Amino acid sequence: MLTTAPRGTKDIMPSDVNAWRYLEATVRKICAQYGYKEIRTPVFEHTELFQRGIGDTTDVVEKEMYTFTDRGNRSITLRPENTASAVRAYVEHKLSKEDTLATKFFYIGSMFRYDRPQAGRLREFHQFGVEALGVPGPNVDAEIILLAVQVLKELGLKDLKLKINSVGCPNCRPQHREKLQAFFKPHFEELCKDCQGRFDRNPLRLLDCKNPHCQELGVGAPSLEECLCDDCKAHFEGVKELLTAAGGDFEVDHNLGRGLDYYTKTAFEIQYAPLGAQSAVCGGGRYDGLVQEISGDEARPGIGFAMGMERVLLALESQGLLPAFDESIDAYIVCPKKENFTVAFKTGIELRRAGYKVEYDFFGRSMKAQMKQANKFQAKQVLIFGEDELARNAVTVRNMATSEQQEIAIDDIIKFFNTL
RNA sequence: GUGGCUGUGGUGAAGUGGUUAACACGGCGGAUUGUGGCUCCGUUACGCGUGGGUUCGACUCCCACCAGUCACCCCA
Repeated sequence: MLTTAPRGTKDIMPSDVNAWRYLEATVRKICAQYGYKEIRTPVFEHTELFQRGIGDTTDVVEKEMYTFTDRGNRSITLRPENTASAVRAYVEHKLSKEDTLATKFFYIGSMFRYDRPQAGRLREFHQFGVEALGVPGPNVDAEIILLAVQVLKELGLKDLKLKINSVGCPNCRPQHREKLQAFFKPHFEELCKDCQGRFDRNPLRLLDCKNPHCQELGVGAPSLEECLCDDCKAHFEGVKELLTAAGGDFEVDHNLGRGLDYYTKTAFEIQYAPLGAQSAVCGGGRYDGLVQEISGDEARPGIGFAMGMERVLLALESQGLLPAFDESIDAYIVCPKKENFTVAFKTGIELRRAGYKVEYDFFGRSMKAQMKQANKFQAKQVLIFGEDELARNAVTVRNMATSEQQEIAIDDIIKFFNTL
């Protein structure tokens, strides 16, 4: 075990890092365009924050959190998501008081959930997400959804499915809940085990059970849509209108639910079907009650989403959408005779100080081996510190693409590179 | 957390209850003296996820564990 990373974790090796940086750069660029500022919150928080924020009875809180007691006897939890932290920071730093504009955050970081690992589902995974606090209207909803879509489109992903729904608010959801329970009650015994558990906890979930019999039973069930209050209805219409106007391609799915308690009104999810069971690449929604839940003070509306970076990367990889990354170096130093290494080394360091990417052989291998290395490094130029040239205070510079060689005085090497 | 499948070197993999564990890629070395990419040659697992068991004998059979993976669940 000493030599194995813990279950559900993954090293991001140097060969993977370019893809990550590419994804992060794309995210940062688009967030800048949309006016979202980066926030970095702690990787762990007081357990209570998540219990209150996400909801005590959710799966995430009930069975997936990494919770421990620290040496000061505090109950601490590795964040399973970042919305609660962002909201906590928003409250703690009193941004609602000084920021009359909307507060718009984005974040990139590790999240932790104790789940059974699978491709696209790790115990430590990375999310990019955004949060917009303080805006009640449907315009931010649309903005945020379009931001998510744009990130994925910019990366080149096709065949994405954007699903939206309204999960109602504290005014109308309870009514729907009651109607649902009344509808399913006569058939309670017929429901699958999972659904029997959902019956009390989250009856909305009864509607998207994959068990065929449950689906049959669900036919004709009261939809949340028809129970929405006027405010929620108008809000949802507003979101749809703006999305349509902006050319957003979406599908209304009345059975789309969210597993975290804080969601209200708009809920959405972007799926990439080829990922199989872990096809949800992005999910989010409005959480108008969360700020108050956490602050115990004033209410502030909010909305956000999170995107699973591993999942996006899997999708990009499977579609061959990762760009080619330039790993070439400017110069490789070949030194056939060990006695001359000091000059070669010194020149190499000077070139690096001048800003060039330079490599050389650490092991005193044969010249042929060093040339092979130069090739593997994709060196543009090779500097050969041969005896003959050195006698003239010069080196041979070989252009690896054209195989042309010329002799350059050592003192002029940097000048020479500056002209390339 | 539930069920299924899988686990051979750096990588992709072939393989059988019983001598020295194919092959390919990669790595390293070499093919006349100081020169890469192509070609050719050599070399590269005292080991078959870990630990038990069955057996005269297991990498091949059984069990447990660990890990990966698929589906469920959940979610990003």
